[in-house]
Amino acid sequence: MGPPSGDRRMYAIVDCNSFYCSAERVFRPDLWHKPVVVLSNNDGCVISISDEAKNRGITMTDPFFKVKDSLVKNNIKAFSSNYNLYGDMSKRVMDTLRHVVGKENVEVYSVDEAFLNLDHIPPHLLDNLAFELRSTVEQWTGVAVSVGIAPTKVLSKMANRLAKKNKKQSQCVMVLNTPEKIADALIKTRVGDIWGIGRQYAVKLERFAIYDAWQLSQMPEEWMRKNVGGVTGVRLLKELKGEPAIGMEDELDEKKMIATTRMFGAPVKELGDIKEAVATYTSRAAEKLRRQHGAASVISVFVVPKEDRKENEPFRHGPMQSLHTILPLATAVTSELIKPAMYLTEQLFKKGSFYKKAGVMLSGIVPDETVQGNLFVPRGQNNGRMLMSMMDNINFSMRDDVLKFAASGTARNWKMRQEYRSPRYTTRWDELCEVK
DNA sequence: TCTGGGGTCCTAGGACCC
DNA sequence: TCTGGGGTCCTAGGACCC
Repeated sequence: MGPPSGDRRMYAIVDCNSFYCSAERVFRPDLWHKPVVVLSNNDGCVISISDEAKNRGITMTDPFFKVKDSLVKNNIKAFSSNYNLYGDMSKRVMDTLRHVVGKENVEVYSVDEAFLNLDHIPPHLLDNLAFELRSTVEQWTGVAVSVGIAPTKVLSKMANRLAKKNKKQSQCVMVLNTPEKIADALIKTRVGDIWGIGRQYAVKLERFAIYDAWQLSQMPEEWMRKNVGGVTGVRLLKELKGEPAIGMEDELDEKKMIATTRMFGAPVKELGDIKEAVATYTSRAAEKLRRQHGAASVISVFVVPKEDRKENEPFRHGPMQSLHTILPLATAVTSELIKPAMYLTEQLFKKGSFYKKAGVMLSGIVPDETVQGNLFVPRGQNNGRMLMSMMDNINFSMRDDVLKFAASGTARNWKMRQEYRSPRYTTRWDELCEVK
């Protein structure tokens, strides 16, 4: 059910340009306008590239070891990812957006993107607002952004993408506020570039000879329901036609599932090492859980064995092996979660195998204060709570795992590589930017 | 040698109940 | 010879997103 006629909707999406690279360069004037890339955890592959690096032929998700030589040759600076820095820069960007349009009109969508509700902005002011958003964020935070504005979220993403594609001409801003502009944008967008159409559906649509967003927008609703993911496809169709079907989300950061997973620095074959890693991930997941005042009633552990690869086969992740336990009582106490996690790890482990990755998932999450009593568990088992919040506070302020459970170990043979990490300028006093 | 991590939503189908 | 129908709940898996 769309809004009644006469009711006008308008959404913006504000998206940081090459966010991780931009964040790295804010405190490094010597790298402004220079080619830069940021690597994933474990320095595995390239996950953010500046325009200058893109122009030298580097692409997203290139494995680092394959492009290392080319980076050196082209004088491209590589950083390991530094999530403390990105989290802090993200907060500054979001706070700026809240200041400009009011905090009730901002929905943080990811670390580097936010949807804005612009229903209340008079149509003739939309262009000005778009430029104001861009320049205010840039002045206050040093991060460049692109702005797309349109009557639906899907169309605003489309506008943003087109603005980014041609930055010189668009000045990183595109407003789709007439049927003509919308039609033009639809024609210029290939199906695979639509927000909500991934690889699988793109292939399928092209087999039906549907190549661009305009063609897709002309399909009947029932066809979409049958072929493009049921109700999801129907919503997408409406959005393409300019009828809002995806509204602003309330900002509750209560996750239904919390996961902590990592690749190992190198394949691991000792049960002890894997248990240390799983214990560490469990502690981390439990911290996230407590931060949202939740308690988990299901814990699952998974491992991914290192696969034998045949020459010339395209890379793929091996199948993951997982087991879960339903806890007798939902908990957020690390030690109560580590115990079943250790047991599950032992069950999964096969002697002689090499593993390259492990992870922990917490689900069945309920609010901590409504944890129901269980007749079969003795009372007074909540004694871990105080200790937990103390550990969280210390760990938060120090930003490194100063306090750990013994199970997490100290050897850390499994720890990931991070050879190129920048200092944590904004969150650690001893790594503040030096001004000469 | 070496290819990230953390989420959400939806659907189909099985188990189970009356 | 004949072998129901409808509802709910749960889980696995597929698709997507950044």
